[in-house]
Amino acid sequence: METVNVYNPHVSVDCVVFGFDGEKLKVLLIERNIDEPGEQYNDKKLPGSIIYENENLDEAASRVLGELTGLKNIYLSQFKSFGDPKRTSNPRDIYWLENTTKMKIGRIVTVGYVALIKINRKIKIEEDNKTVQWYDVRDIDNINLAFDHNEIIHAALEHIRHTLKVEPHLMFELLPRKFTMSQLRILYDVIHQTHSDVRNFQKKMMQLHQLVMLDEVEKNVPHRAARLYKFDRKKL
Amino acid sequence: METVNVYNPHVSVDCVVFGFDGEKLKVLLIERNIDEPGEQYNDKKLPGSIIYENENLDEAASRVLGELTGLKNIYLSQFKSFGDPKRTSNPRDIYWLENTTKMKIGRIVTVGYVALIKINRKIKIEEDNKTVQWYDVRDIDNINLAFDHNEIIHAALEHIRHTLKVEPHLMFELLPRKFTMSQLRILYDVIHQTHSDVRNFQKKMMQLHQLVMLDEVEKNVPHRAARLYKFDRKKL
DNA sequence: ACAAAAGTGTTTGGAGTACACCCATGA
DNA sequence: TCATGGGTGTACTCCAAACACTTTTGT
Repeated sequence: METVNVYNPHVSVDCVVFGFDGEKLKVLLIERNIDEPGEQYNDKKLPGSIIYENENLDEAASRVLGELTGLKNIYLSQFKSFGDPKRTSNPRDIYWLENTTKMKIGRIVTVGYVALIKINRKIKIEEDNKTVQWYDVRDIDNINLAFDHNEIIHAALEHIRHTLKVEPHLMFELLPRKFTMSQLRILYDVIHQTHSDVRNFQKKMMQLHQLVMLDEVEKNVPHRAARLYKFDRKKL
Repeated sequence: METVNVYNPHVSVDCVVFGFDGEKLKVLLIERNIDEPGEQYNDKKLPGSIIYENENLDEAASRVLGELTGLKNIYLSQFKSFGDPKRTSNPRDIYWLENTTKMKIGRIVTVGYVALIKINRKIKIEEDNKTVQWYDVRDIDNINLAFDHNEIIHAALEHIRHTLKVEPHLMFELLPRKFTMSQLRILYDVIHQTHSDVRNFQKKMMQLHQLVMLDEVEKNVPHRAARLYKFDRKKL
């Protein structure tokens, strides 16, 4: 039994997918190529899609992420909707949308989601043969982005800064299964734009009672190897 | 120069308007009457509207609030969007929508806003001759509500509980210009479902450095009159 | 042996919490 | 004079922040 998926061309979801490479906080962007008279125009966009008539918003965001990465069970959370009429007024964006969806497009309100993923998971990292790449969040103001995606990313950043402050265990969504205390601290500092004291940070994290110290150390480092920890979500 | 306002029947805003009467946290609901064969059906709904094609989401929410209360400069904040396809599947809701808007209605995604208002401001409190009334938030589960407005109110409550914890100065949006420390404490406790210690609460609030003690006391109380305070948003 | 990062405790100040009695006012 | 809430201080605990030296390992 098949059901046909009909698009609703008035509402979309966009996912701001965050990853952490051990040093920098990164966002996934998809290359967009538009054939224009005489030349090709290239920029980047967030992974997103207009919704299907028969799916809810969370399902749409989850679908977008699944199609992009092949992954399930990713942390995904709605954070804000963007509905300025002008956000879909750029002729280039309209042209691209109508070409891609084969539908007449007017105004689109988009619902923003943030996703947190482990950057080391080898994700499919392609979508319709378009290049998908990680970009340092500190560079996004210098990247040419479609629609209001620049504004969306900034709002997403603010949102996760706040959320990860209140729920620090969500940081573990961004780290490999086994990680060192330094990795965790660097991640924390990158997100909150701080410089944590090593000793105080260790104490604070251990007080969460969600970290398990492993009998294992990192490998292939040109200095003393650091102990590895894992996250135990059962505790608390 | 007039511009015609055209509706976009795919996206709406709904406002969860909170007020505080000195004892209880309240929400504004509008009576909804639907003529059905043989009888009239009555329930309540949140103030809301489908958006105009030429306004953004904040403007739509602000318009709804202006039309309802006649007030400007109300604290208003987007908190979550609701887009389950089933939310607009109840035939009664569809019937009412199509009658009200004179448009063919399919699926509507709604963007939720919370507003905080001073309940003593004599608001217009009528909309198209429909009764608008304050309801104790603790009673909402016993009230018949349109669409998914019950779910929206619950999400709004959770949202302001969190927000007022992080930004306690927003409580002053719910209080009269001059208020007693007890009023503030009761409000705090109603929102956070706590029982604060009187002395500790006083200290905590004064540490915000945003309260000015006035040379004035409350009137017409059958016991010792309490000192009045005002909020000074300049500080900090 | 040296370079690089890991690992580890103590002290101090501020905030949160617990707790009880007298005061002012109107009825 | 009584009932009702208003107003006030101290002691304890816990968390956050500041701060420096020794250890391990690879080159």
